[in-house]
Amino acid sequence: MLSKERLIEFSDDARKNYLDHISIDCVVFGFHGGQMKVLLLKTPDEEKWYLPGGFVLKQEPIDDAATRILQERTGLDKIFLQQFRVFGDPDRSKFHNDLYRDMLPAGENWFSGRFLSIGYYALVDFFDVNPQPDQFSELCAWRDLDDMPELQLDHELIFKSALDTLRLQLNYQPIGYNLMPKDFTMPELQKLYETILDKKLDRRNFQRRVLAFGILTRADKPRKGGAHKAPYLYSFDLENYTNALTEGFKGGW
Amino acid sequence: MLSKERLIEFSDDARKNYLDHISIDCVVFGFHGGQMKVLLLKTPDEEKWYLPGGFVLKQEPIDDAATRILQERTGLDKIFLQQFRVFGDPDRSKFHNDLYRDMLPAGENWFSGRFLSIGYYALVDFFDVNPQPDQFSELCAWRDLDDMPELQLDHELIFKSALDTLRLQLNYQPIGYNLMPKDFTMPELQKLYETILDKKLDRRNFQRRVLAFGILTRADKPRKGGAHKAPYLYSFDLENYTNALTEGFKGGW
DNA sequence: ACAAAAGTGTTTGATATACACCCATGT
DNA sequence: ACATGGGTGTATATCAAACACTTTTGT
Repeated sequence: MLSKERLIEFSDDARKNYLDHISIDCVVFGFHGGQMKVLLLKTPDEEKWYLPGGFVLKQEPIDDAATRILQERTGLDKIFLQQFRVFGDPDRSKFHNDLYRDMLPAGENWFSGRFLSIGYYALVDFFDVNPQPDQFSELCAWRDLDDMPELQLDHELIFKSALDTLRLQLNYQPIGYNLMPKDFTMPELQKLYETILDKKLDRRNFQRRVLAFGILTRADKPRKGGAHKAPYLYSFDLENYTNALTEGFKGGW
Repeated sequence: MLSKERLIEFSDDARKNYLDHISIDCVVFGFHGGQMKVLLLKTPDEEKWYLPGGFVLKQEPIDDAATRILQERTGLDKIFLQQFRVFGDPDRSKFHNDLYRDMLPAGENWFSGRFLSIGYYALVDFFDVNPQPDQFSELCAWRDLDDMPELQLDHELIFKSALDTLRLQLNYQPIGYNLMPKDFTMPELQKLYETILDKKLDRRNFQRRVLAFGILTRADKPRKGGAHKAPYLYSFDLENYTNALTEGFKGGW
């Protein structure tokens, strides 16, 4: 929650620069330590969590806006982003409206009234991200998919909707390039799929199938140093990968 | 194109009732005579075609807005509608802006500036539709999918995007209930699939597959009167159909 | 030497594809 | 009787699922 002064300041600024009544909310997925993670923000003091989001500059394409917003939160400049749905329930802005109603007359408060939010989901490499809080938050941090706090506004819905979309995507698109480090082992990749799907997969069948996509190249040398048999390293064949992205493939897990 | 008077009138009205800078565009698919059809509007005089669309009332959920808009164009009150993408290129509104720039100062013209458009696609029963032009058009009519006129604005893109989405949907959802009449024959249903996919399918395999979905019931009596062997009539088992809609199924054509 | 992780292969069942024959009806 | 559209069945290839054994490596 902003102070009255900050709210006035922000409102003036926003009115000049942003499209009214439009916001963007992003569900940023990362993967680390065998866990799927989501990037969240927390308000100062209170334990109120929400999704990274922002607004659209008056002359900015919406995809650019989403990219810019996530740049600010993560430091990344190449982000795999996918628009997945608009959230346009008139009640969804109730939170902001209640919050600031007594502080500033609606005419002066840029947050007053109704906001439509465009939902994006992003897949990013956990290690490349340098989480930065925004002006409304004190903390920007990864949270495990299976240890999510309650989210403000309709962000719970937006998050679930993003996850559903991601699971669906998995059926007809390659996914992983944006989530995995450059080199990775087959069990690591499998873990990613298992986490997204929340389901165990057969090691051998997984390998056969994912190799059949033709989007992986195996390195000559296996990874050293593990406590057991050295696994092979793989990396994505970017040409085939992007090809598969546009072409799509059947499938179904 | 509106006259200056109509534009002023509309602008005043719109400012009162609609969300600013947001529009909805709908791609309405119908099926008749073995042809996939799209519902289009034509401006008076000029041969300018565009998609049915409209705006969102200030307190209206966006899905309701899309439903209302299509009610006005088709007379239908139960419509299968699916939001599929937001079109938010800042240049997409250039058309309107150029059109009315000299007629009215931007401050008075509600169409001035940038519009985001939420794309919906709809599947409707051809025979139930009673096409009604809107206030900007003189004609509302079905056009064959393979005989589409050039569309205004970015409606070409919106249309293509809707068609792509529909083709994708076909892979994991039942489609047809909203497009076919209550009773239909297997060859008729096959024609629908072939039209959507723009691809010939094997008669026998199609039948086996679509029956395996378990969403069809065969009537006892075949249709009479045809010039050849009487085909069986089928209808959708609504319970299983809606079930499959939410559950989804694998597939791939 | 053994436990734990990772590599690889085979068998079986299901599903997709391709294809051919029979039946009903109007002319 | 025949042309046309429509119903049905079967053989084959392809793919998914289930499952077991061997290799490597650190302790």
